[in-house]
Amino acid sequence: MSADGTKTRRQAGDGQRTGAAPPARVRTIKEIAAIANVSVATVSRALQRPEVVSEVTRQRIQEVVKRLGYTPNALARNLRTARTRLIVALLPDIANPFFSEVIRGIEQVAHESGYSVLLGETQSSLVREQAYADMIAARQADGIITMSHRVPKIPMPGRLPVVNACEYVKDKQISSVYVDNVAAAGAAVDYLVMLGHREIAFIAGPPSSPICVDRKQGYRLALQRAKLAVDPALMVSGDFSIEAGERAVELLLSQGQSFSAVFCSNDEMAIGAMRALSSHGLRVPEDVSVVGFDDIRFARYTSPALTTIAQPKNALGREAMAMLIELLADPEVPPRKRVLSADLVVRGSTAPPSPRKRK
Amino acid sequence: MSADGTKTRRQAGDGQRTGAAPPARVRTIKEIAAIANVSVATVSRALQRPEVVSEVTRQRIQEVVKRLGYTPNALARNLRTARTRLIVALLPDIANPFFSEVIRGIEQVAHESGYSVLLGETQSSLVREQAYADMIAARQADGIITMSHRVPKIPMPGRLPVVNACEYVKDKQISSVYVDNVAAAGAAVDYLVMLGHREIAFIAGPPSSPICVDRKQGYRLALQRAKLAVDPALMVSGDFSIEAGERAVELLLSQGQSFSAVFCSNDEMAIGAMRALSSHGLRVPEDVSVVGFDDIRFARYTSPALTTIAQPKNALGREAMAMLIELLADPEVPPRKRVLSADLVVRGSTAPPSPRKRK
DNA sequence: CCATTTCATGTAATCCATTACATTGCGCCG
DNA sequence: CGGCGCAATGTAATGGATTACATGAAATGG
Repeated sequence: MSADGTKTRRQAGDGQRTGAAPPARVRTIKEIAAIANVSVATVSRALQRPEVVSEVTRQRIQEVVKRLGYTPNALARNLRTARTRLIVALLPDIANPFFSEVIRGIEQVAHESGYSVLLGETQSSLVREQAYADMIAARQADGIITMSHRVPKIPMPGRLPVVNACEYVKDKQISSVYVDNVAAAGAAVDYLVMLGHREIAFIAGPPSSPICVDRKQGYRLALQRAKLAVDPALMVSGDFSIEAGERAVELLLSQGQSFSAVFCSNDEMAIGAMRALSSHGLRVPEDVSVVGFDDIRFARYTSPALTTIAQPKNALGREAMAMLIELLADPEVPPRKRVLSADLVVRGSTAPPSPRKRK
Repeated sequence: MSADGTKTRRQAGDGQRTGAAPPARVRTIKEIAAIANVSVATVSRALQRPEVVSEVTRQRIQEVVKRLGYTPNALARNLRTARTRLIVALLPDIANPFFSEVIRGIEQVAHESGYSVLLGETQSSLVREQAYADMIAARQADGIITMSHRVPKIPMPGRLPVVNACEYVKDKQISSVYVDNVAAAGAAVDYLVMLGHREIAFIAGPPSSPICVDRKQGYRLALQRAKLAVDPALMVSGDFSIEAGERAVELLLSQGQSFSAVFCSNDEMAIGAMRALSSHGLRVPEDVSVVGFDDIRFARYTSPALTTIAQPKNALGREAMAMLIELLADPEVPPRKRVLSADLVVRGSTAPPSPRKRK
């Protein structure tokens, strides 16, 4: 048996469908051990910690592994070792380009530490969030980074292996990374005020999300700083979609509200807002200035290019993953809320209000 | 022991960090069995096929399960049953909004059949593709839908549980769903010809991708149908990014090429192209018409709105997942290449060429 | 009333790898 | 030369579920 040649006869791809399935099978460590004439322990060691196996044995085993195309069954290994080196990143909507760069940051750090990232799109649905979160309890993944404002319930004792990114929850036990939304929104509105705007509309995000509440608060505070009235009629809510931005502006216009600037809680709503404005014959920025939030990739390519708040997307992702890795390594590390800063990027969609009142 | 009360004292959340970890542990089926006073087999049955367990026993078990917050260890289960009900969707770039809707289609069908979808972003990197593909060989997932033109090598006998979506490979053994790119690209160019354009530039995608070759071929054939010369100087390659579209147009303009229309292999390059054109003082569509491919969500919101080829994104995803499920259920089903059709959507970025020659 | 199903449940094998502990052989030291 | 330590390997327990098969009790039938 050990006298077999070095040539391998390949059976794969014999497209024949003659009733019986081809005899090729998935290999187990046992078979490798038998063929390499060692015990399963030695095979396992040769693969896991090659340095403890003698040179000659290791080579023999590796040759067999390669020849038979053996891949260890990760389920068995993970069951035994109780770690998967997999983390799940939950995001509400992969269509939202804001998350792309956050994900990229997550993956960079994950990769550096030997973790793989699996993405779960939740569509903000509780059941989907829960389904992915259950993968933790079921031990299919080691941890979760969630980009929503809900922390899924994981039936698990002690500290949950969960980190919140871009959002945050009240729960002090959950570590989060996010930006100072109050300050960032304030900066956007301060800028509009500085340009001379006095009637600034606001398109808010879903009120269930703390960061949206913060952005609204930042807007309010900035108005107060400028001694401007906070007019509830100029505040409309949307769901972060382009269409919501359009609808919001439609609503303001149909109500005959007067405003020379609109601050939107994200870039997509800003794009919708610009669209609605121009379809009503209002020019941006000459008639109405528009400011977004996030600085998604397309923000640079709208016409005019969008003035917006740039979130440190990559850093948010990197930091979130770093925190999660830290937490997985030591469940005792105290939770923390890390706040990054977000800066205003001025592009073409903002200008001083035109002297002649529109309409 | 069985006389314990029904009240549960919750220990979770006692934020104290007094040295020792809290005693709460993860439960196993054994503990549940012991507490419910049955064998592990009965617990397993009560959870898997409740109908074979007597009413009273089932209720007792369920009560214990609930009270202790027991979640079966999926690793153990999957190891035993050799299925995970997880599939991995590989996509080159989650920042590309084209894929979002495809994913959505995949998830819809997956969900209907009890599968969960995990997303793997590959950045078109072979090693990342391979890393995710290895999850199949390692039994961490049941199958893969890949949206690239490469089929990862999976060391596995017989038919690979892989379906190709939006792209296709030569390998006859791999099922694919995609659109007729030759016809779709042809339709776009036919339309430009019909408008009266005679000098139509083309921005190609990466030549390594079969669908890009097809789109270029569709462009060529349409020109030939119209008895127009195929001018290699009007064909530029890009990598699907907005920036690539900009660079392509910059290149054409810097070479002094004359063209009244540009057909781009995807919408993002079309957005870049429009941007570059207008930054050179050329108006779209008055001076140059632009056509994209994909019909991503933002295509409707560029100004002017982008004329493009609409791929049936949701259907591509649904069909791909349906094929994969079929394949997982029966590895003997013959592979097939399913071709859907893609239709031209006319918006504002196209118009007849202006009578006076530009420049 | 005994034999035969049927139902509910238990026992133990199994999935496949990791790893603690045991064993073997060898070189080195006193 | 006996004993010790070390290196290389083997044996077997282990992780947590599923499930084939066995068992016992109750129901059914003749």
